Amino acid sequence: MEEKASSEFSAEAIRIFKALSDPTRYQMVRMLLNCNELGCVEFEKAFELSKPAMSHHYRVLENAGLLSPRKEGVYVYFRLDRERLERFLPGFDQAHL
Amino acid sequence: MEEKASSEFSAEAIRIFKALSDPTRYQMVRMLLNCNELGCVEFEKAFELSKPAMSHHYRVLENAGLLSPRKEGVYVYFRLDRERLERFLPGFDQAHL
DNA sequence: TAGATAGTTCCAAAATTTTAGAATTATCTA
DNA sequence: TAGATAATTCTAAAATTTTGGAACTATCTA
Repeated sequence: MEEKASSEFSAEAIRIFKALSDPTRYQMVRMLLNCNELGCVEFEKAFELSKPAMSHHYRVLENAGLLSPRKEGVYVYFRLDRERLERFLPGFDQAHL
Repeated sequence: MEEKASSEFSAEAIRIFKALSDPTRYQMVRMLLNCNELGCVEFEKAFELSKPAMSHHYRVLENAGLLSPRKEGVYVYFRLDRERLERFLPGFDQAHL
């Protein structure tokens, strides 16, 4: 098992908390728990935000290491890093909501 | 077991994530994991922030339901709601950091 | 190749959060 | 009761985050 410096872990945890402290991003992650992957088109349909705003949220979640993008032609799809989510927030996927 | 509406649970979770997304507050909670309770005096010693700033952080953590205050004369001490922490962030107390 | 569409980047405005000085409240003690 | 100290509240400034229009890049297709 990889070890990691304490403060480094904290910084990662804080970045994850910050990522999930926004209602839009929180909901995005929740949506991804129910399926394998989701595309920008679906996210943009779910939230009434501009493309640049959505793009910003993708990046925050990516920087937190929670989402990874897959390009398919002109479309982008996102997948949840469930292992990482489970490592930092065990049980988050089961939370009744 | 008390049931709670989905969106209500989300709102609570988001408030907790927001509370822990600030380095000072994150560290405050971490400190409280190691002891029964801590006073403002100790917190003010640990962080180089003004009293009003610290007071603000106490309130955010209280509003998230993570801290509860105990007054003893002119001093205030805070205690962690470990049960609540465990409910929303299971394993947070064991995270190696 | 030209046109259309998906998504990002750049930029600045709006909104929110963090911070601290000043004033206030509450409690202890001499 | 007067003075001292702990903490909160009020207020406004500083910093950060969220948002969207405009311009740009990349890819598909007619």
